[in-house]
Amino acid sequence: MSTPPAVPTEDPASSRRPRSYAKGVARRQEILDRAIEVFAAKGSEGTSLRAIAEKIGVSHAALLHYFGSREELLVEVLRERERRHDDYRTADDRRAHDEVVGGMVRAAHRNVTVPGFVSLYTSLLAGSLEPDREYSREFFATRFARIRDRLSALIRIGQEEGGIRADVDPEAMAALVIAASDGLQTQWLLEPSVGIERSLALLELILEPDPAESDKNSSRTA
Amino acid sequence: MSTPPAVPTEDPASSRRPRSYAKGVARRQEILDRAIEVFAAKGSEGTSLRAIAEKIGVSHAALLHYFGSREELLVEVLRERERRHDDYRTADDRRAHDEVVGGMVRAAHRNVTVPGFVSLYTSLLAGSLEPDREYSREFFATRFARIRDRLSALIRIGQEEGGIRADVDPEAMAALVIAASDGLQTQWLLEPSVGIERSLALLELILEPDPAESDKNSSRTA
DNA sequence: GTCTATAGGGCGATAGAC
DNA sequence: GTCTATCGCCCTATAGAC
Repeated sequence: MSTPPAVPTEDPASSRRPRSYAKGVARRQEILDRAIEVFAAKGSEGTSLRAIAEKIGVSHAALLHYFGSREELLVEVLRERERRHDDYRTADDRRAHDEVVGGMVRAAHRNVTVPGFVSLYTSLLAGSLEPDREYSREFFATRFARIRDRLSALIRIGQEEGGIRADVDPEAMAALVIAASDGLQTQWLLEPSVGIERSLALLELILEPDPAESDKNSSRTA
Repeated sequence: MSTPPAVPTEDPASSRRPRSYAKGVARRQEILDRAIEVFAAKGSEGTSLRAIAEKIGVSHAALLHYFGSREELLVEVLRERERRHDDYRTADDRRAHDEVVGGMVRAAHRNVTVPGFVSLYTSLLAGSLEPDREYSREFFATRFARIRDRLSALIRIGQEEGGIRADVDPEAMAALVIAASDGLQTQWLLEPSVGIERSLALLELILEPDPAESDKNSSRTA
């Protein structure tokens, strides 16, 4: 799995900086890219700061120069990967019913090809629940809130268009879809015969508008 | 991984052992009880072997005498707690539709009162996905398989009795219910406004038999 | 600004004294 | 059966070389 050359273009304020600032940013990105490769292959445990540094070819102190702590490095790896694959950014509002569960199915499909990331994600999420893990807790809390917001918005659109059952609480359904996706991937890691997609597909039965209740909406796309 | 000289509790061959075996078992149980109290209050991180030992009032080496490793101690804490609350053992087959989701709701209700256990569970589960975690991986794999079996059996009963929609795959639904329960508790820990029960209740919509399709269904499970 | 070298304190695990 | 002592590893912090 190769990675395109690191060309960070996000900080406009750097134009006022002296020089050789870009190099630091590039180096940081380079380390991030290599770290992603490492985690894709292995999980997160057994991957001490020293072990990661060794595989990347730098000292463990160098890693801490760019990332304040091991926790922060791991979070940034997750954040970067998420930036590359945003499954709901391209969601088509016209097909809200399919997109709600479809986005999760696509994400699960991709994750199944790199068990290391599922493991990293699960491990970091669990750790974020403990005290003194402000950085990762903030990341996950924000991430969950963001995805819940997008999903519930998508659900509301579907309800207005009549493609989604109207009496379903969008917030509750959003949380459920995320929970199911996370939980199924964990079960799948322990028992690969668990069909992630098959179980997720059941969630669509919740969304289907009940024909008997279509006194409120009557437009339905087959 | 070396095998400790410690005496396993469930080995029938131990009848040949000299004596003073019962006391060891009693002491082990005593330590387990104290450990459960400790974990109910706090999570699993920050609870090093030394910290647990100090709170219980023994040396950390004593803990390792009764439990081969930290991993094993934590698993036994979970196992013991589960032994005390088995939510599907008492399931009433006559009300299969309600019991499927109901059991999870009851478990979630109880867990919400002791966040430390949810945290311990999540942390240990995440760790079990890593290499060299044979003991906890075996525990979770067995646990998930057992609950899936019970749930799917309950679902089949409900389908035969007509209380549960017939075209739902029992195995896939069982995995989904467990996944949702686990995932929702995690989200709830990060954002208490997430309504676990409200989201779980949506799963019941999947089970509801569709009156319009009742006559379309002709094949039954053998 | 970038990175190396080094040190401190905590961890799980083990060995051997009592 | 339980303890003290100790080992090797870990994360983190920091001083200072380039």
